[in-house]
Amino acid sequence: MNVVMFVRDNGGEAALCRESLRETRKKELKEEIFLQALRMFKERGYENVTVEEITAACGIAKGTFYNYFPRKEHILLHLGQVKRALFDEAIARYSGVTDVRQRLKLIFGHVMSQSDLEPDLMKVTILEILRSWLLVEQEWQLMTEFEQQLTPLFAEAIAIGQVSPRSNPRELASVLVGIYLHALFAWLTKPEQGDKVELFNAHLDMMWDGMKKEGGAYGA
Amino acid sequence: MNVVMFVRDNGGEAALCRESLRETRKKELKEEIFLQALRMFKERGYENVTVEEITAACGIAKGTFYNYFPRKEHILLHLGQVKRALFDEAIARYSGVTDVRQRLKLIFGHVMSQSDLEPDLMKVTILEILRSWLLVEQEWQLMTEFEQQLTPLFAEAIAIGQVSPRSNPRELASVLVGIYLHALFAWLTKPEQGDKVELFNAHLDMMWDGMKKEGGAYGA
DNA sequence: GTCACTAAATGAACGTGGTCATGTTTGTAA
DNA sequence: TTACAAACATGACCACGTTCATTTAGTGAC
Repeated sequence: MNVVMFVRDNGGEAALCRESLRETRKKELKEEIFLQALRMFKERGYENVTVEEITAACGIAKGTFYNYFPRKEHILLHLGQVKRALFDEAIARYSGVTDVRQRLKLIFGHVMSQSDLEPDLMKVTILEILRSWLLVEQEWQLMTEFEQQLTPLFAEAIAIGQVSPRSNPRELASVLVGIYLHALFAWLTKPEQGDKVELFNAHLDMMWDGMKKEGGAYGA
Repeated sequence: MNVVMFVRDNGGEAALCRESLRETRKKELKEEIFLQALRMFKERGYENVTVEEITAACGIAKGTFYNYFPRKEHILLHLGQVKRALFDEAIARYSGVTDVRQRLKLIFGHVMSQSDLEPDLMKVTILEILRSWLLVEQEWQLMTEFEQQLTPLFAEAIAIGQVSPRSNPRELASVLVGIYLHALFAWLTKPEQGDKVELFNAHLDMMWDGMKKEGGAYGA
């Protein structure tokens, strides 16, 4: 039997607040499982790492994994949460940029350049995020949250006259998320064709200016 | 042991061309497996139907399934091929429509309204198509083919001055596929918010005209 | 310390997708 | 007819994700 006591550096707290020994152990073990799994996924690929190997690396039994993550793929969804945090951060950081198109480029550039997984791990992560978006009924969903966070930004852009008022902010946000997703997909399938941030920027420009040939010479 | 001889109505051909007996049998059994599987997926959902149940319904052994489809999910990819055929058909059918934006609406409208699966089956199918796009190295890929088929259409649109020449046709096609995918996703996650064809049309218009506020009153 | 209570850990067992060694059928050629 | 090879079918078997009845151990009351 494996005996692993994660006493760590917070033993003092245990005496202070009730349940803390159990609860901190719980949080720490979840993090431990997550980190070990991530490390192994990076080294050998998601499909090639078994739950049993992850638990062995943590010194726990196979069944224990499922006390912390309902499914193997929830490790990847947990990763998605990191992206969400980055998104929040970026929106706050660039809220002062007055040109909305530029602000969007900065926001997405931040999200894309920070969370740099290996492309292969990124692929399975995105697929799992999409799968849970489509197949799992749940209160929150990463994609929906992205939309919700972008909506006020478009409302503002319409209000200050940088975006045409003919579409509603929510729909604009939704389409932009689509552009983002597709740029990611396009880059993941052909990474040799340039940087993913530049690809997204190009698609955003296309979206912003429109495809149609404008009358006469078209502006900037 | 199950003895199932699919002699069918083409026994005559067998005498005519060599190998035909074997080959037609092969095609027919593949089709039989496909149809039985599809029926069961529709009735009970993809995840709730086992390969063994499919083969039992066809009167064959489990292992035989894998002589016809390398994986369970290839049933769904086979479904994707139907969509591809629809796409070909639609491009040919509407090649005479001179307004390119209108033509695109007709093409995608055709594809979307014809292949009407239950949304749930559509979800797993799209996810498998995306998974194979991202994870399987293969010569052809549905998404890539869509792009390739749309590219000359955009080249033409640029040539006749309906689309701004500032982007290249391939990139325009790529972005349009993204719009299509995202419209599908948006509809699948919230089907109550209207028809999927109208949703795509709205997004196409947005893409075509652009988001930005144009100087003065914006045209048609 | 002891006891009852409960959260957490455990690993055997299960279900299912996928493999493989083996057996069988079919087409071909002597 | 017979011999042979290739295609095809078979189901026991395996690997891995997931479940669950049982055991272990933290906790609070006395």
